[in-house]
Amino acid sequence: MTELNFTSLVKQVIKQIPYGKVAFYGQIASIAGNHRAARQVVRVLHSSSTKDALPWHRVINKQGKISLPIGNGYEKQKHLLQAEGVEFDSSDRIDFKRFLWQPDNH
DNA sequence: CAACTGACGATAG
DNA sequence: CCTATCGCCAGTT
Repeated sequence: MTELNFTSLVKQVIKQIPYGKVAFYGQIASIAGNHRAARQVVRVLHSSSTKDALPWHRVINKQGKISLPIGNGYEKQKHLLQAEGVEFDSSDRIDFKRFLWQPDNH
C-alpha cells in the first residue's frame, strides 16, 4: 500500500468522499495530483469500483450529472444518491452548492 | 512498442 | 442548448 501510483491515489481519494456528497472526475484527479487525469479516474472506477468497494456512485461529471448511459447504470446511480439525501433538479443535475464535496473548505 | 479506449474537461462555433 | 475537436494519461490489446 502506501501512496504509490496515481491510480492507487485516486482510489484513496474516492474512498474519502463522505456520505451525502459527490465529487466530479476532474476534482478527484486534481486532489490525486493530476487535474487533467479525469480519464484515469474513469479507468480506476472501471477496474476497481466493485472489488475495492469504492463509492463510485458519488462520482459524477462536472456538469453535476451522472455520466452513465440511461439503461446501463444511470437510474441505479441516481437512486443510490437520492438514498443518501442528494437531490436532483428538473434537469437531473445535482446542485454543487449543496452537495459537492469540498475537502479544503468546511 | 504502436494503437486503441474511456462513467472527462475546456474551448470554439 | 448542441455538436465538434483537441488535450491528457494510464490500462489494454
